[in-house]
Amino acid sequence: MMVVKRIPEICATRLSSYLRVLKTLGERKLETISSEALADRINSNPAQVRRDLAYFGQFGRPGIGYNVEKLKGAITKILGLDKRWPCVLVGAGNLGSALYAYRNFYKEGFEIKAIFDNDPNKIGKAWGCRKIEDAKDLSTIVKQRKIEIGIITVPAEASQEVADKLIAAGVKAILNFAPRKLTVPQSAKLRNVDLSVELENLAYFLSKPR
Amino acid sequence: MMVVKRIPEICATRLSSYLRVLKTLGERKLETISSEALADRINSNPAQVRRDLAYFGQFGRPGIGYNVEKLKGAITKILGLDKRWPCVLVGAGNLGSALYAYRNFYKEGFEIKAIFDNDPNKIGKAWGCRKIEDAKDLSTIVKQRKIEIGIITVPAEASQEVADKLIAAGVKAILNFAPRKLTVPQSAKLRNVDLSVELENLAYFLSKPR
DNA sequence: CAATGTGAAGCCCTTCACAGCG
DNA sequence: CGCTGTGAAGGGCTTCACATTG
Repeated sequence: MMVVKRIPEICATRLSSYLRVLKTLGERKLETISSEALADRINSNPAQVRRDLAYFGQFGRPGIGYNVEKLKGAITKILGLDKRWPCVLVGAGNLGSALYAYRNFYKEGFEIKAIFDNDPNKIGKAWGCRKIEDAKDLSTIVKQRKIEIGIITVPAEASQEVADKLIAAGVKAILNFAPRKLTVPQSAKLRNVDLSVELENLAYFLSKPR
Repeated sequence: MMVVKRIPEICATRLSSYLRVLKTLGERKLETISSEALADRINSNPAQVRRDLAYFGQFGRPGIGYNVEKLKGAITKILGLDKRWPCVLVGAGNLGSALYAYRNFYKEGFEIKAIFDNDPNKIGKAWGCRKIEDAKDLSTIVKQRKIEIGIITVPAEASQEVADKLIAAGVKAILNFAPRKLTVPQSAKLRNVDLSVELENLAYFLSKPR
């Protein structure tokens, strides 16, 4: 029987960082990289790097290190970045606009295939070549365009309702920027980016007696 | 001799969430709240809540729970939110603009006292009643306005240089949105918000064999 | 009797340390 | 001899469980 070791949640986050390092490395013609060199670049340590990679297979060679190209390919596959992901943005405010304009998302395979709002003044307006659509059509359109990832940038009050609609429409993963704890089914993945909490954390640090 | 228990880093993050719950509670006239009720609101558990609060003192009463107003005040103080924090925004792009417009920051005590960019086309332009200033004046202005918190929304390539300038100007805490691991002195606090990593995490979840 | 505060246990992630491979 | 992969140790956060309090 195959024993599956539980993989820490954080591990995927670090894989993203490793991948980014490997990508910026491409310019210099390094053939291989050691766990130590990789660790240095992201303020981690070699044991952590080796452990993280070992969860997914044996990518290195003792005495040599990791082949950069091979490792890049492996992590890309592990993270599911060898395909493009259709996303939907709900909430056409300032933050939504900034995210929509963020070119890196597109480069990394995330494509915003629909933008929704419920404000009549916004519906119909175009952002680049994409029109803001009416939130009441969310379900139909999300299904039609086979969208799998939802990004919520609406005010806190509306966020749970939006999440419910996204889930009902078949979205399985949500990135929530609204400052409220959302409830989603076990089967779905939810990540929160809470800007106030981030700033408050800095304030806490600065206030701590030291 | 006083024994100081080490307080988990994450704890402050949860305190922020507790505080937010308590604030939204104000409307109903609840006098007290139990650790269980508080936990339910943020998808945590009562033991965690009690432990978190106990790090900082005894705020509850056995058999009764926590007095809402008293607890609100206590957490506000612990997090250092009983004063206003002068902040600086470096990078007047889309994301910077969205953050600047985010009214909640101001409400919670974070005031953006300066906006910098190095693009001649942006310098001098006004966002609301504040002008974008030349990044080369950063040091002088940050010191003058006694700014303690820096928010970095420049492209990755420029981010480390900006961080260095902020630190040199006396900033002690940085919120970094650039997709690069920054290096700052031990004495300073750095938090990263990495939007690509967040999305990649969702992709990883969706790709996992299950 | 309800609910806190807290030792102690449990659990999970990180780090050590080394066998083994190239 | 350098460096990976990994069993085992370590460490820190979470959860249990209960004495204690109002």
